[in-house]
Amino acid sequence: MNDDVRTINAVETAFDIVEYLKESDGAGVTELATELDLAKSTVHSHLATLYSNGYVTRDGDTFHVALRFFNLGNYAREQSSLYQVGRKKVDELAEETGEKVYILAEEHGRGMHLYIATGKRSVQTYARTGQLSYLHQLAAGKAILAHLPDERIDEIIDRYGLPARTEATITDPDELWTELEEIRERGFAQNREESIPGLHAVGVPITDEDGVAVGSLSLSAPAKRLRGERFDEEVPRLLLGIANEIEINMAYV
Amino acid sequence: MNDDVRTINAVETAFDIVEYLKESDGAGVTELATELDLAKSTVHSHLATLYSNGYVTRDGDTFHVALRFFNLGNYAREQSSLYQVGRKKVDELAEETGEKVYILAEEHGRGMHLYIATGKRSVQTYARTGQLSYLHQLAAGKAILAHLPDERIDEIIDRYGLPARTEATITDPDELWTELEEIRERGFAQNREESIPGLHAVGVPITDEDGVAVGSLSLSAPAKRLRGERFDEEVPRLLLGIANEIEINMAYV
DNA sequence: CTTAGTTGTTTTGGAGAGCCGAACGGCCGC
DNA sequence: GCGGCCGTTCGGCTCTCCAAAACAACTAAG
Repeated sequence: MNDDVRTINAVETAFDIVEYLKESDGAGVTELATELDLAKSTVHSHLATLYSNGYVTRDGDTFHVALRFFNLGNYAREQSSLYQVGRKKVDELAEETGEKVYILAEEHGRGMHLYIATGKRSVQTYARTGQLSYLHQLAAGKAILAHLPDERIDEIIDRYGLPARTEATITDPDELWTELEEIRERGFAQNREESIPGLHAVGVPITDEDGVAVGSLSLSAPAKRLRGERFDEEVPRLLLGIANEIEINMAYV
Repeated sequence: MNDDVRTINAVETAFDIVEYLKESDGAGVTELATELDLAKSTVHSHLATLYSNGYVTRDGDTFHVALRFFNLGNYAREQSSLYQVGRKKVDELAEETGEKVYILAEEHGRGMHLYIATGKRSVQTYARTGQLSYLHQLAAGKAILAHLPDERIDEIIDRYGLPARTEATITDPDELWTELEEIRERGFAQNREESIPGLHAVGVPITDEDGVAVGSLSLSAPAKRLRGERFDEEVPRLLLGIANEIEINMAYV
């Protein structure tokens, strides 16, 4: 599929509207028209279409993303073998370590938090199920990036750039490449306050039969609890073992 | 918003494609074109649009619903105050009774399983989070129907009909109306194997300040365990109490 | 190696539809 | 009652989405 095939404008507009409704927690016709630079009547027909098909709801003059999307979204998650297989393992791991453990799936060059298990000691982070993140900002994301073909890595950097989230976030492509090299060599990725101040994390890739990453497994904890040998050896070894189990199980789904 | 306003064809086609991909667990261009009665080139451009925006993925020649929808869908769920407030209560109730307890939300005349908590003794039903069901087939659904304005009930029956799921499903409008009258009087609904053979359920409405249902709370169990006084009084009283707590909490969100 | 039958992809042109702009009607608050 | 919001409606120009057919790539059969 070529990149410059003709796409359908009306469909993109419709999704732009839905995404804007999500970002703004609901909006009206006029706001949408000015923000998305469309005629009010255009927005109106789009909303009428989305409404009559059940994809948006309205509350007075503001429109919202409808639960109908949850129907589609939950289906997509349950279809994924990564979720089917990984969920149980992640629960066990969170129970065992007491920390926050999660699965990230790669899709279109970004990372989606497929499932999050919180252990007894885990801190309140703002990671949420269903969240879409940039890969370079996360241990789990870097673990994925390192196990993608080189040309895809370039593509992803080109497409999304390397936006910062904390002062420690890697924003330089060359720096990222050397980091990815290291990750390939030792087999796991680390995150040192690159996405949340005070938080460390370890991420390991989950790959298909060709060694290409389809997702990753990750554990995060306060920097003071995840350091030294536990950070560099213990937790990585634990995660690598589980990731391997997941890979094996996925092959037989 | 009038029913005969102009809707945008291309947008409806795009969603038809996505819904078909869901129903069929993935499909190719030709299959979509024949099933949806469209030209192959039309399907192709739609898929190209959806793909380049990240709403479908492809695996060889078959296209699938992408996780991107999970991002939107999970957002929609977490926005809902019914979910925010009800989740904890439902967990507690499932723990306490050992049975399966769930929250149903009403949207566009159908019921969406917002959250399901399974107790220790609960049976494996095929109810899943995110599932879209007909209201008349469920205790939770009938509880909602009974607490909607009469004209909306007529609308819903007109729009979706009363499809059967078991031999006990109510398929006659008059019968449904008398049942709804009873539910209004006693305040709760019962399901006697109307959706799954061998399964009983109790459902109570969750209403807004005007007494109109926005969702419902429900408990299901094997018919042999949910009968007699427990079915007719104990469980209904328990659910009504919790539903009331949820309503009060929702008013302050 | 050829052939027949799959796929998905690309290309055309024209009809039809989406988009815009402007006018409308309802609602609230100054 | 009047201005300034809101969403809704309508007519029409223009752009674009749709359809049909030819194309390319791949598989299976002989």
